[in-house]
Amino acid sequence: MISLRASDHIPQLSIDCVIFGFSQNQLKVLSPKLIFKGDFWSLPGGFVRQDESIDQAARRILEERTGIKDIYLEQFRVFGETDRSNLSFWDRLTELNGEAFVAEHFNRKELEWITKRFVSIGYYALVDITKVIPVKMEADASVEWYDIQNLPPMIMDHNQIVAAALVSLQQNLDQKLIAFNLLPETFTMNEVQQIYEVVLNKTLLRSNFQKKILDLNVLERLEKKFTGKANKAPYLYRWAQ
Amino acid sequence: MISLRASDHIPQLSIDCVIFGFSQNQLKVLSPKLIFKGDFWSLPGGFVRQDESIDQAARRILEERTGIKDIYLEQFRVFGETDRSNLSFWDRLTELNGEAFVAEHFNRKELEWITKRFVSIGYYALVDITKVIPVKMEADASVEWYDIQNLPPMIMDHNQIVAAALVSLQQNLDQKLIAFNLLPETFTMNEVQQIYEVVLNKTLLRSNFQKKILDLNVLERLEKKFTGKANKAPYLYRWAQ
DNA sequence: TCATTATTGTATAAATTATATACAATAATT
DNA sequence: AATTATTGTATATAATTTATACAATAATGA
Repeated sequence: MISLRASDHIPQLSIDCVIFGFSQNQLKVLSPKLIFKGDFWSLPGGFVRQDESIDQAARRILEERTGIKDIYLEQFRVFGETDRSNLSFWDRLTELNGEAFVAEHFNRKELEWITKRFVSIGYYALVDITKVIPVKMEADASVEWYDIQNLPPMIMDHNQIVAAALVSLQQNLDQKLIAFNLLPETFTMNEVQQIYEVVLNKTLLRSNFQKKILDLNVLERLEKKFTGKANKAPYLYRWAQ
Repeated sequence: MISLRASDHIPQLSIDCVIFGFSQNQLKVLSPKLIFKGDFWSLPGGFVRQDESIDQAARRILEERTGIKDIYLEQFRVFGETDRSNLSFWDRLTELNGEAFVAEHFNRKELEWITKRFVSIGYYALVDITKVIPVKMEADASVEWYDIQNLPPMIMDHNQIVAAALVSLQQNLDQKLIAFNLLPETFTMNEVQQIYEVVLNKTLLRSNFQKKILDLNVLERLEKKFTGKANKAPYLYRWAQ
């Protein structure tokens, strides 16, 4: 029997998290896939307990999924269309896996609770991908990073939620100086620029970018990074607030 | 008996609307006051019916309060702290008006529904204040415009919600070109500048402001406005999209 | 050892945008 | 017809953004 954790939660209200990571010059999104037949990908999500705030709920969900406690988190939009229920998802799941299978694995009352219309609060998180060890939940076959340009088809409106999160990230990137949350403790200027370029989807002039970031006075310059390459080694930097 | 319209709505989810208007060189916010003893001001709000989207719910609430159908609307934040309930408001109301009075005017089941913890979606609206005829609901003693700098103390966290709405408005004003929603069909450049100044809380140079707005190419210049004053008459403009 | 190469850090020039100042045009009023 | 307050626009100055240039560096290999 798989628990959906329905009791003692606010009904018809959910949280969906777009967890952004950065590696190999690509923006990545974490997405679990269910064990059942049918290739069901989704966003990490959950419900709000009566005794926790919505921000706490988002942090709990993120910690469950990534093992990281202090995560950069931003609430970016609520999704509240009338047809936002996962009823059609459950129908498809039942169709592919059999009614007996579903009846065997899920509590009927919880199924009723979870197939109602849900209003979902969208959060996005920025994580240092090297620190994340993706955690599979009870019903997950896998939890993997996908290029944002190459996401699998997800259930409900989850692909649209990712698109909206990206727009919000683009708007906040410069103003809130949050790019550094996607990087390890120390990093090179080139890595920062790569994030800006992949998030904003445009190339930037290296010389001007470096000047702009340094002029912000938010980074501390450390020792040079050994690259082994036949050229000048770049400095390492650290967020200095 | 006063209806709280609880049934057939999503439980523990509410909508609060910050309705902005502009007059006498001041940014105004619409706030109803309850008929009961105790000076209870609040934001116009309501609940989400099972058969309407959250945006539709916000529009319904706005139309109920202002009589206007096509309103500029922006969802800006969700308020979801654990202690967000109006239990203390009801306690105070009962204290001041008597238990018998409350028992007489409110259905016990509805009271139970409405005093739970609520997660509230904050919307702000921009209206042409001259078009609004504020509508009193069943339990309202008044519905009036208050200077945003001089708001009455409101129930729960409603004053904070207004503050958050203003921050969001400030961020969006230039980017989304929404100031014109606060003005009548036709307006002078000076009126636009007054809105910018009062929203951004800083003075702007008239000459540069006029150039900037005209260079956007979003306004149509109409005839001159008769002012009767002993100086050059300003042009009237209209949003030209 | 010392050109060669790719990349980094920074300086400077050019273009664009923002801010400040100036001034003629206008619609009453005296 | 001179005066006044305000409007519309032009121009000068300052600041910022964008483009280009170049020396410094860390290997590589003749």
